[in-house]
Amino acid sequence: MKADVSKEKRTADKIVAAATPLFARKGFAAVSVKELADAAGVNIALISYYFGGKENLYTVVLNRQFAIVAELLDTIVKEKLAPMDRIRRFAHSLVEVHRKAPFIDQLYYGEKINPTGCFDTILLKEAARVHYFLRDCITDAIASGQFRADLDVDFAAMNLGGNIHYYFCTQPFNEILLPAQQNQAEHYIDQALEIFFRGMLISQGY
Amino acid sequence: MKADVSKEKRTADKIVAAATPLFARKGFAAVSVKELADAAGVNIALISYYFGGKENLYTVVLNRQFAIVAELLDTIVKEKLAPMDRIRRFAHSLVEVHRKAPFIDQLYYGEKINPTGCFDTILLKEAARVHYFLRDCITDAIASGQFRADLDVDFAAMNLGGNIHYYFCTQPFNEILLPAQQNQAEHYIDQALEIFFRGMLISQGY
DNA sequence: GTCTATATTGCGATAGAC
DNA sequence: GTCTATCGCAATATAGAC
Repeated sequence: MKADVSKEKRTADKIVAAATPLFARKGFAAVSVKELADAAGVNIALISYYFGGKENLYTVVLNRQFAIVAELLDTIVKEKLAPMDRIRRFAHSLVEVHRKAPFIDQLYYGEKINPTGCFDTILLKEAARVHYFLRDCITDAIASGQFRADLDVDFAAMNLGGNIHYYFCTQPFNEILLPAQQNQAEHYIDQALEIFFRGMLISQGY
Repeated sequence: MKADVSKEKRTADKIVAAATPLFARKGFAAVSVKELADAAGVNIALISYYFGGKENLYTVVLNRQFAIVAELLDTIVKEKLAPMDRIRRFAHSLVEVHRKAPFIDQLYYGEKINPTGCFDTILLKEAARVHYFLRDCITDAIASGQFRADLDVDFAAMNLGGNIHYYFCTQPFNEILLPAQQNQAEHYIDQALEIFFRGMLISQGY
Protein backbone atom coordinates (compact mmCIF):
# COMPACT_ATOMS: atom_id res chain seq x y z
CA MET A 1 0.00 0.00 0.00
CA LYS A 2 2.79 2.33 0.89
CA ALA A 3 4.45 1.60 -2.44
CA ASP A 4 1.20 2.37 -4.25
CA VAL A 5 0.74 5.67 -2.49
CA SER A 6 4.27 6.83 -3.19
CA LYS A 7 4.04 5.74 -6.80
CA GLU A 8 0.74 7.53 -7.15
CA LYS A 9 2.27 10.64 -5.66
CA ARG A 10 5.30 10.39 -7.88
CA THR A 11 3.24 10.15 -11.07
CA ALA A 12 0.86 12.91 -10.09
CA ASP A 13 3.80 15.09 -9.13
CA LYS A 14 5.53 14.39 -12.42
CA ILE A 15 2.40 15.55 -14.22
CA VAL A 16 2.08 18.72 -12.16
CA ALA A 17 5.79 19.46 -12.57
CA ALA A 18 5.59 19.09 -16.34
CA ALA A 19 2.30 20.96 -16.60
CA THR A 20 3.51 24.02 -14.71
CA PRO A 21 5.93 25.40 -17.32
CA LEU A 22 3.61 24.40 -20.17
CA PHE A 23 0.59 26.22 -18.78
CA ALA A 24 2.83 29.13 -17.84
CA ARG A 25 4.31 29.56 -21.29
CA LYS A 26 1.31 28.85 -23.49
CA GLY A 27 -1.73 29.47 -21.34
CA PHE A 28 -4.46 26.99 -20.46
CA ALA A 29 -6.26 26.79 -23.80
CA ALA A 30 -3.16 26.39 -25.95
CA VAL A 31 -1.92 23.27 -24.12
CA SER A 32 -3.35 19.89 -25.06
CA VAL A 33 -3.68 16.88 -22.79
CA LYS A 34 -1.38 14.93 -25.08
CA GLU A 35 1.28 17.61 -24.73
CA LEU A 36 0.97 17.47 -20.95
CA ALA A 37 1.26 13.67 -20.91
CA ASP A 38 4.24 13.64 -23.28
CA ALA A 39 6.07 16.31 -21.29
CA ALA A 40 5.51 14.33 -18.09
CA GLY A 41 6.50 11.09 -19.80
CA VAL A 42 3.26 9.38 -18.80
CA ASN A 43 0.33 7.92 -20.64
CA ILE A 44 -2.30 10.34 -21.84
CA ALA A 45 -5.07 8.62 -19.89
CA LEU A 46 -3.35 9.33 -16.59
CA ILE A 47 -4.23 13.02 -16.61
CA SER A 48 -7.89 12.14 -16.29
CA TYR A 49 -7.12 9.30 -13.90
CA TYR A 50 -5.24 11.49 -11.45
CA PHE A 51 -6.87 14.86 -11.88
CA GLY A 52 -10.18 14.24 -13.63
CA GLY A 53 -9.31 16.36 -16.61
CA LYS A 54 -7.17 19.18 -17.93
CA GLU A 55 -9.12 21.88 -16.13
CA ASN A 56 -8.70 20.29 -12.73
CA LEU A 57 -4.99 19.80 -13.34
CA TYR A 58 -4.75 23.48 -14.16
CA THR A 59 -6.40 24.46 -10.89
CA VAL A 60 -3.99 22.19 -9.00
CA VAL A 61 -1.01 23.79 -10.76
CA LEU A 62 -2.20 27.31 -10.02
CA ASN A 63 -3.23 26.65 -6.45
CA ARG A 64 0.14 25.11 -5.74
CA GLN A 65 1.88 28.23 -7.07
CA PHE A 66 -0.47 30.61 -5.27
CA ALA A 67 0.19 28.77 -2.02
CA ILE A 68 3.88 29.68 -2.21
CA VAL A 69 3.18 33.42 -2.15
CA ALA A 70 0.39 33.00 0.42
CA GLU A 71 2.76 31.18 2.77
CA LEU A 72 5.40 33.82 2.23
CA LEU A 73 2.94 36.54 3.21
CA ASP A 74 1.88 34.55 6.28
CA THR A 75 5.50 34.30 7.38
CA ILE A 76 6.32 37.96 6.81
CA VAL A 77 3.20 39.27 8.52
CA LYS A 78 4.12 37.25 11.64
CA GLU A 79 7.57 38.81 11.75
CA LYS A 80 6.17 42.25 12.56
CA LEU A 81 9.02 44.10 10.90
CA ALA A 82 9.14 47.84 10.44
CA PRO A 83 7.11 48.87 7.37
CA MET A 84 9.99 49.53 5.00
CA ASP A 85 11.75 46.36 6.07
CA ARG A 86 8.55 44.45 5.45
CA ILE A 87 8.47 45.74 1.88
CA ARG A 88 12.14 44.95 1.37
CA ARG A 89 11.70 41.52 2.88
CA PHE A 90 8.74 40.75 0.63
CA ALA A 91 10.41 41.97 -2.55
CA HIS A 92 13.63 40.10 -1.90
CA SER A 93 11.77 36.96 -0.90
CA LEU A 94 10.02 37.06 -4.26
CA VAL A 95 13.40 36.97 -5.96
CA GLU A 96 14.13 33.84 -3.98
CA VAL A 97 10.70 32.41 -4.75
CA HIS A 98 11.27 32.93 -8.46
CA ARG A 99 14.47 31.00 -8.38
CA LYS A 100 12.57 27.94 -7.16
CA ALA A 101 9.26 28.65 -8.91
CA PRO A 102 10.15 30.59 -12.05
CA PHE A 103 6.70 30.25 -13.60
CA ILE A 104 4.65 31.78 -10.86
CA ASP A 105 4.16 35.21 -12.41
CA GLN A 106 3.52 33.92 -15.89
CA LEU A 107 0.77 31.72 -14.47
CA TYR A 108 -0.55 34.45 -12.24
CA TYR A 109 -0.61 37.23 -14.81
CA GLY A 110 -1.53 34.90 -17.63
CA GLU A 111 -4.66 34.04 -15.68
CA LYS A 112 -5.15 37.66 -14.72
CA ILE A 113 -5.01 38.89 -18.31
CA ASN A 114 -6.80 35.94 -19.95
CA PRO A 115 -8.99 34.49 -17.22
CA THR A 116 -10.20 30.93 -17.74
CA GLY A 117 -13.20 31.67 -15.56
CA CYS A 118 -12.61 28.97 -12.98
CA PHE A 119 -10.33 31.19 -10.93
CA ASP A 120 -12.14 34.47 -10.54
CA THR A 121 -12.61 34.20 -6.79
CA ILE A 122 -9.27 32.64 -5.88
CA LEU A 123 -7.30 35.03 -8.04
CA LEU A 124 -9.13 38.06 -6.71
CA LYS A 125 -8.44 36.87 -3.17
CA GLU A 126 -4.74 36.44 -3.95
CA ALA A 127 -4.46 39.78 -5.73
CA ALA A 128 -6.28 41.49 -2.88
CA ARG A 129 -4.02 39.86 -0.32
CA VAL A 130 -0.83 41.17 -1.95
CA HIS A 131 -2.34 44.58 -2.57
CA TYR A 132 -3.52 44.99 1.03
CA PHE A 133 -0.22 43.73 2.36
CA LEU A 134 1.66 46.43 0.42
CA ARG A 135 -0.95 49.03 1.28
CA ASP A 136 -0.64 48.21 4.98
CA CYS A 137 3.13 48.62 4.78
CA ILE A 138 2.67 52.04 3.19
CA THR A 139 -0.03 53.07 5.66
CA ASP A 140 2.22 52.08 8.55
CA ALA A 141 5.14 53.99 7.07
CA ILE A 142 2.92 57.07 6.80
CA ALA A 143 1.67 56.63 10.37
CA SER A 144 5.24 56.40 11.64
CA GLY A 145 6.09 59.65 9.88
CA GLN A 146 8.45 58.12 7.32
CA PHE A 147 6.31 58.33 4.17
CA ARG A 148 4.50 61.37 2.85
CA ALA A 149 0.83 61.50 3.73
CA ASP A 150 -0.33 63.46 0.71
CA LEU A 151 -0.59 60.56 -1.72
CA ASP A 152 -3.29 57.99 -2.43
CA VAL A 153 -2.32 54.79 -0.61
CA ASP A 154 -4.05 52.45 -3.04
CA PHE A 155 -2.24 54.05 -5.97
CA ALA A 156 1.04 53.90 -4.08
CA ALA A 157 0.47 50.21 -3.37
CA MET A 158 -0.30 49.56 -7.04
CA ASN A 159 2.77 51.50 -7.98
CA LEU A 160 4.91 49.41 -5.66
CA GLY A 161 3.26 46.22 -6.87
CA GLY A 162 4.06 47.20 -10.42
CA ASN A 163 7.66 47.97 -9.55
CA ILE A 164 8.12 44.56 -8.00
CA HIS A 165 5.99 42.31 -10.22
CA TYR A 166 6.51 43.84 -13.63
CA TYR A 167 10.08 42.65 -13.69
CA PHE A 168 9.15 39.04 -13.06
CA CYS A 169 6.08 39.17 -15.24
CA THR A 170 8.06 40.29 -18.28
CA GLN A 171 11.29 38.50 -17.45
CA PRO A 172 11.22 35.80 -20.14
CA PHE A 173 11.01 38.65 -22.59
CA ASN A 174 13.62 40.80 -20.93
CA GLU A 175 16.09 37.96 -21.20
CA ILE A 176 16.09 38.61 -24.94
CA LEU A 177 15.72 42.38 -24.76
CA LEU A 178 18.37 42.92 -22.11
CA PRO A 179 20.69 39.90 -22.05
CA ALA A 180 23.25 41.81 -19.99
CA GLN A 181 20.72 42.27 -17.19
CA GLN A 182 20.00 38.58 -16.79
CA ASN A 183 20.02 37.09 -13.31
CA GLN A 184 20.16 40.59 -11.89
CA ALA A 185 16.79 40.41 -10.17
CA GLU A 186 18.31 41.30 -6.79
CA HIS A 187 19.88 44.42 -8.21
CA TYR A 188 16.74 45.40 -10.05
CA ILE A 189 14.66 45.06 -6.90
CA ASP A 190 17.20 47.01 -4.85
CA GLN A 191 17.17 49.88 -7.27
CA ALA A 192 13.39 49.86 -7.80
CA LEU A 193 12.81 49.99 -4.04
CA GLU A 194 15.35 52.74 -3.61
CA ILE A 195 13.61 54.88 -6.21
CA PHE A 196 10.22 54.15 -4.67
CA PHE A 197 11.36 54.82 -1.11
CA ARG A 198 13.11 58.01 -2.14
CA GLY A 199 9.88 59.08 -3.80
CA MET A 200 7.84 58.32 -0.72
CA LEU A 201 10.09 59.36 2.15
CA ILE A 202 9.67 62.71 3.86
CA SER A 203 13.25 63.12 5.01
CA GLN A 204 15.97 62.88 2.39
CA GLY A 205 18.34 60.98 4.63
CA TYR A 206 17.75 57.83 2.64
CA MET B 1 -17.15 48.75 -57.52
CA LYS B 2 -16.98 51.48 -54.98
CA ALA B 3 -19.94 49.96 -53.16
CA ASP B 4 -18.18 46.60 -53.10
CA VAL B 5 -15.01 48.03 -51.68
CA SER B 6 -16.76 49.94 -48.94
CA LYS B 7 -18.90 46.93 -48.06
CA GLU B 8 -15.83 44.76 -47.98
CA LYS B 9 -14.14 47.23 -45.71
CA ARG B 10 -17.14 47.47 -43.47
CA THR B 11 -17.39 43.71 -43.00
CA ALA B 12 -13.68 43.23 -42.46
CA ASP B 13 -13.68 46.10 -39.98
CA LYS B 14 -16.65 44.64 -38.13
CA ILE B 15 -14.71 41.40 -37.76
CA VAL B 16 -11.56 43.14 -36.52
CA ALA B 17 -13.59 45.29 -34.14
CA ALA B 18 -15.34 42.26 -32.67
CA ALA B 19 -12.18 40.15 -32.57
CA THR B 20 -10.14 42.72 -30.65
CA PRO B 21 -11.90 42.45 -27.28
CA LEU B 22 -12.34 38.70 -27.66
CA PHE B 23 -8.65 38.01 -28.30
CA ALA B 24 -7.78 40.50 -25.57
CA ARG B 25 -9.94 38.88 -22.92
CA LYS B 26 -9.46 35.21 -23.70
CA GLY B 27 -6.21 34.95 -25.60
CA PHE B 28 -5.72 33.58 -29.10
CA ALA B 29 -6.17 29.87 -28.41
CA ALA B 30 -9.32 30.20 -26.32
CA VAL B 31 -11.31 32.01 -29.00
CA SER B 32 -13.00 29.97 -31.73
CA VAL B 33 -13.74 31.14 -35.24
CA LYS B 34 -17.45 30.65 -34.60
CA GLU B 35 -17.23 32.95 -31.59
CA LEU B 36 -15.51 35.59 -33.67
CA ALA B 37 -18.10 35.37 -36.42
CA ASP B 38 -21.03 35.49 -33.99
CA ALA B 39 -19.58 38.48 -32.14
CA ALA B 40 -19.13 40.32 -35.43
CA GLY B 41 -22.59 39.28 -36.62
CA VAL B 42 -21.23 37.75 -39.81
CA ASN B 43 -21.14 34.29 -41.29
CA ILE B 44 -18.44 31.98 -40.04
CA ALA B 45 -16.95 31.49 -43.49
CA LEU B 46 -16.14 35.17 -43.82
CA ILE B 47 -13.23 35.03 -41.43
CA SER B 48 -11.32 32.83 -43.84
CA TYR B 49 -12.63 34.79 -46.80
CA TYR B 50 -11.35 38.13 -45.53
CA PHE B 51 -8.31 37.16 -43.51
CA GLY B 52 -7.36 33.66 -44.59
CA GLY B 53 -7.86 32.17 -41.15
CA LYS B 54 -7.95 32.84 -37.43
CA GLU B 55 -4.20 33.27 -37.11
CA ASN B 56 -4.02 35.96 -39.80
CA LEU B 57 -6.92 37.80 -38.23
CA TYR B 58 -5.06 37.77 -34.94
CA THR B 59 -1.97 39.29 -36.52
CA VAL B 60 -4.13 42.01 -38.11
CA VAL B 61 -5.73 42.77 -34.74
CA LEU B 62 -2.39 42.99 -32.95
CA ASN B 63 -0.61 44.95 -35.65
CA ARG B 64 -3.43 47.48 -35.67
CA GLN B 65 -3.08 47.96 -31.91
CA PHE B 66 0.70 48.09 -32.01
CA ALA B 67 0.54 50.75 -34.69
CA ILE B 68 -1.28 53.09 -32.30
CA VAL B 69 1.60 53.11 -29.82
CA ALA B 70 4.19 53.21 -32.60
CA GLU B 71 2.56 56.30 -34.08
CA LEU B 72 2.38 57.90 -30.67
CA LEU B 73 6.10 57.38 -30.16
CA ASP B 74 6.83 58.78 -33.64
CA THR B 75 4.86 61.91 -32.78
CA ILE B 76 6.46 62.43 -29.37
CA VAL B 77 10.01 61.87 -30.58
CA LYS B 78 9.50 64.58 -33.21
CA GLU B 79 8.38 67.08 -30.57
CA LYS B 80 11.84 67.18 -29.00
CA LEU B 81 10.52 67.97 -25.54
CA ALA B 82 12.68 68.13 -22.43
CA PRO B 83 13.27 64.62 -21.04
CA MET B 84 10.85 64.75 -18.12
CA ASP B 85 8.17 66.34 -20.28
CA ARG B 86 8.67 63.58 -22.83
CA ILE B 87 7.99 60.99 -20.15
CA ARG B 88 4.96 62.86 -18.89
CA ARG B 89 3.68 63.32 -22.42
CA PHE B 90 4.06 59.62 -23.20
CA ALA B 91 2.40 58.44 -20.00
CA HIS B 92 -0.55 60.78 -20.32
CA SER B 93 -0.96 59.98 -23.99
CA LEU B 94 -1.26 56.33 -23.04
CA VAL B 95 -4.19 57.20 -20.81
CA GLU B 96 -5.81 58.81 -23.82
CA VAL B 97 -4.90 55.85 -26.03
CA HIS B 98 -6.55 53.48 -23.58
CA ARG B 99 -9.78 55.36 -23.69
CA LYS B 100 -10.01 54.71 -27.42
CA ALA B 101 -8.23 51.35 -27.47
CA PRO B 102 -8.93 49.78 -24.10
CA PHE B 103 -7.65 46.33 -25.09
CA ILE B 104 -4.19 47.27 -26.17
CA ASP B 105 -2.34 46.17 -23.04
CA GLN B 106 -4.29 42.98 -22.60
CA LEU B 107 -3.35 42.03 -26.16
CA TYR B 108 0.20 43.18 -25.74
CA TYR B 109 0.90 41.52 -22.42
CA GLY B 110 -1.24 38.52 -23.22
CA GLU B 111 1.01 37.88 -26.19
CA LYS B 112 4.07 38.71 -24.13
CA ILE B 113 3.21 36.23 -21.39
CA ASN B 114 1.73 33.51 -23.60
CA PRO B 115 3.36 33.99 -26.99
CA THR B 116 1.62 32.39 -29.94
CA GLY B 117 4.91 32.21 -31.77
CA CYS B 118 3.94 34.23 -34.82
CA PHE B 119 4.81 37.49 -33.12
CA ASP B 120 8.23 37.02 -31.64
CA THR B 121 9.99 39.53 -33.87
CA ILE B 122 7.29 42.19 -34.04
CA LEU B 123 6.66 42.08 -30.31
CA LEU B 124 10.34 42.26 -29.48
CA LYS B 125 10.69 45.25 -31.78
CA GLU B 126 7.73 47.00 -30.11
CA ALA B 127 8.94 46.22 -26.62
CA ALA B 128 12.44 47.39 -27.49
CA ARG B 129 11.07 50.59 -28.99
CA VAL B 130 9.21 51.56 -25.81
CA HIS B 131 12.09 50.52 -23.58
CA TYR B 132 14.67 52.52 -25.54
CA PHE B 133 12.35 55.52 -25.70
CA LEU B 134 12.07 55.57 -21.92
CA ARG B 135 15.77 54.83 -21.49
CA ASP B 136 16.66 57.73 -23.79
CA CYS B 137 14.47 60.06 -21.73
CA ILE B 138 16.27 58.96 -18.56
CA THR B 139 19.70 59.19 -20.17
CA ASP B 140 18.92 62.73 -21.34
CA ALA B 141 17.67 63.71 -17.89
CA ILE B 142 20.93 62.42 -16.40
CA ALA B 143 22.98 64.28 -19.03
CA SER B 144 21.15 67.50 -18.25
CA GLY B 145 21.94 67.07 -14.55
CA GLN B 146 18.36 66.48 -13.44
CA PHE B 147 18.46 62.76 -12.69
CA ARG B 148 20.99 60.92 -10.56
CA ALA B 149 23.76 59.25 -12.50
CA ASP B 150 24.45 56.45 -10.03
CA LEU B 151 21.68 54.12 -11.17
CA ASP B 152 21.39 51.54 -13.94
CA VAL B 153 19.51 53.19 -16.83
CA ASP B 154 18.02 49.96 -18.16
CA PHE B 155 16.65 49.10 -14.73
CA ALA B 156 15.32 52.61 -14.33
CA ALA B 157 13.60 52.37 -17.72
CA MET B 158 12.07 49.02 -16.75
CA ASN B 159 10.97 50.51 -13.48
CA LEU B 160 9.31 53.39 -15.27
CA GLY B 161 7.74 51.06 -17.82
CA GLY B 162 6.34 48.98 -14.98
CA ASN B 163 4.95 52.05 -13.26
CA ILE B 164 3.13 53.12 -16.38
CA HIS B 165 2.05 49.82 -17.93
CA TYR B 166 1.22 47.74 -14.90
CA TYR B 167 -1.81 49.86 -14.20
CA PHE B 168 -3.27 49.33 -17.66
CA CYS B 169 -2.22 45.73 -17.83
CA THR B 170 -4.08 44.82 -14.64
CA GLN B 171 -6.88 47.34 -15.00
CA PRO B 172 -9.76 44.95 -15.76
CA PHE B 173 -8.87 43.28 -12.50
CA ASN B 174 -8.40 46.47 -10.55
CA GLU B 175 -11.89 47.53 -11.47
CA ILE B 176 -13.11 44.78 -9.16
CA LEU B 177 -10.38 45.12 -6.57
CA LEU B 178 -10.54 48.89 -6.29
CA PRO B 179 -13.91 50.08 -7.58
CA ALA B 180 -13.39 53.53 -6.03
CA GLN B 181 -10.27 54.07 -8.14
CA GLN B 182 -12.02 53.47 -11.46
CA ASN B 183 -11.46 55.94 -14.26
CA GLN B 184 -8.69 57.51 -12.24
CA ALA B 185 -5.95 56.60 -14.68
CA GLU B 186 -4.83 60.24 -15.00
CA HIS B 187 -4.43 60.54 -11.27
CA TYR B 188 -2.64 57.24 -11.00
CA ILE B 189 -0.15 58.24 -13.69
CA ASP B 190 0.40 61.66 -12.11
CA GLN B 191 1.20 60.13 -8.77
CA ALA B 192 3.33 57.30 -10.18
CA LEU B 193 5.42 59.76 -12.17
CA GLU B 194 5.77 62.06 -9.19
CA ILE B 195 7.12 59.22 -7.04
CA PHE B 196 9.45 58.10 -9.83
CA PHE B 197 10.73 61.62 -10.56
CA ARG B 198 11.23 62.34 -6.89
CA GLY B 199 13.22 59.12 -6.67
CA MET B 200 15.36 60.03 -9.65
CA LEU B 201 15.88 63.77 -9.26
CA ILE B 202 19.06 65.15 -7.78
CA SER B 203 17.59 68.37 -6.39
CA GLN B 204 14.57 68.13 -4.14
CA GLY B 205 12.86 71.13 -5.58
CA TYR B 206 10.31 68.91 -7.28
C1' DG C 1 -1.57 2.02 -11.80
C1' DT C 2 -0.97 1.92 -16.62
C1' DC C 3 -2.10 1.26 -21.32
C1' DT C 4 -4.71 0.76 -25.90
C1' DA C 5 -8.58 1.65 -28.33
C1' DT C 6 -12.35 4.28 -29.07
C1' DA C 7 -16.38 7.34 -28.41
C1' DT C 8 -17.70 11.92 -29.12
C1' DT C 9 -17.43 16.41 -29.81
C1' DG C 10 -15.84 20.63 -31.60
C1' DC C 11 -12.43 22.78 -34.23
C1' DG C 12 -10.64 25.53 -38.61
C1' DA C 13 -10.99 25.68 -43.37
C1' DT C 14 -13.13 25.27 -47.91
C1' DA C 15 -16.05 23.91 -52.00
C1' DG C 16 -19.77 25.27 -54.27
C1' DA C 17 -24.56 27.23 -54.41
C1' DC C 18 -26.67 31.66 -54.52
C1' DG D 1 -19.91 39.08 -50.90
C1' DT D 2 -22.45 35.76 -48.36
C1' DC D 3 -24.15 31.36 -46.95
C1' DT D 4 -24.78 26.15 -46.31
C1' DA D 5 -22.83 21.88 -46.14
C1' DT D 6 -19.12 19.21 -45.31
C1' DC D 7 -14.39 17.47 -45.01
C1' DG D 8 -10.61 16.24 -42.22
C1' DC D 9 -8.53 16.65 -38.07
C1' DA D 10 -7.40 17.12 -33.26
C1' DA D 11 -9.35 17.68 -29.03
C1' DT D 12 -10.88 15.56 -24.25
C1' DA D 13 -12.46 11.88 -21.89
C1' DT D 14 -13.40 7.06 -20.90
C1' DA D 15 -14.19 1.94 -21.19
C1' DG D 16 -11.97 -2.01 -20.59
C1' DA D 17 -7.72 -5.01 -21.10
C1' DC D 18 -3.60 -5.99 -18.57
